[in-house]
Amino acid sequence: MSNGHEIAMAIRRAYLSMHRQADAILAPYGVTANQYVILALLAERDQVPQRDLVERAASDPNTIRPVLMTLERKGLVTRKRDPNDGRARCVGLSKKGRRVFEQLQRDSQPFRDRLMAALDPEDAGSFAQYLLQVQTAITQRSSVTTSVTSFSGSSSEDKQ
Amino acid sequence: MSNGHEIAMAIRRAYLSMHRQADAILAPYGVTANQYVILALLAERDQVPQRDLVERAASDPNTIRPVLMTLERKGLVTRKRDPNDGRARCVGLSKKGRRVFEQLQRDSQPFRDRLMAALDPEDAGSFAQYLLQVQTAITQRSSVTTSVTSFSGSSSEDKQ
DNA sequence: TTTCGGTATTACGTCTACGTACTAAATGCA
DNA sequence: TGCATTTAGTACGTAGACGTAATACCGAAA
Repeated sequence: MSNGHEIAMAIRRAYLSMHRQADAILAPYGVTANQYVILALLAERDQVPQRDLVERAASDPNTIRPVLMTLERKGLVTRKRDPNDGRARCVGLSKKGRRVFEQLQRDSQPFRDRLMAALDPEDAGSFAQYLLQVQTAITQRSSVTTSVTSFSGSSSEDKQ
Repeated sequence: MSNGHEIAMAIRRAYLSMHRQADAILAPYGVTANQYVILALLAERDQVPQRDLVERAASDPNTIRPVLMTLERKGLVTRKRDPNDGRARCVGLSKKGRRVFEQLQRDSQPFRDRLMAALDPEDAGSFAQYLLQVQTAITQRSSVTTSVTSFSGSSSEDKQ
């Protein structure tokens, strides 16, 4: 009984629960889960444009920017201008940023261990693969533009 | 190479992509993905307290409330007081709400079909099962309360 | 080189997501 | 019965997520 709706709801519940828990674990350090994600991406590869982080996080420029600005204000991240491209930023981890991230990573390891404990080790790979396939399949551009009526209005008809 | 971090990131990317796409598909109807989720839960079982929706969505009372108020303003949802419990609300779908949900459900079916097409049908069940196990494992209450120093401040040390 | 489409970022507004704190009602139990 | 504890919902504040639109800049074609 796993139709599309059930799968979607399961992804949603898993993500929300995970995100909430991660936020709680990181809160004592004054860092949010989203900020941690950005730090992790930068620790993996930095001196990149914001666009690169947007892609790697499957996120959005408008979401990434304020997070980066917060991290910059905390002194964890640098956002230099790219000398080779006047439009772009060159985002990097500061020394402090790297040090902080490494501690966060250490201290949050039990969290990831708990996550992994929920999975059969030999299935973790295909589980991740499925998640990627879902992401890819869903991200397809649908060009169907049927005209519909919006329900946004607070019409008074049909009270019950 | 699927460690805890990779799994977490994969869940995150899948969810964000899915949510964004769902929002785009529902936007012409003036309904958000979150609102759709609530409508779907109510279509499945309504005349329930808000708490019930919070649990079924693995969400939070503070998140559910404004969504319900928006849906109520649109005339899709009713929030009567529970006569048997002065604290509780009794949330239900209005006739219009049910009708609207049924149309949204129909028109968004291609979206869920695309999602399912990414999965081997015989693995969909275990995929959903894994998502649930992740959610359950992660939701455990951790009682470790180590004292840590917050990095929140914008200290000027360690500039790079 | 000039123009023009594509690109990186930013500005702004709306809708979550959720912690903390508070109220009031319900409930357990002495 | 009387009060402490739990529970449903709410108020408020911060941080995200993302659409739309604007700006500056890049690169390629004419």
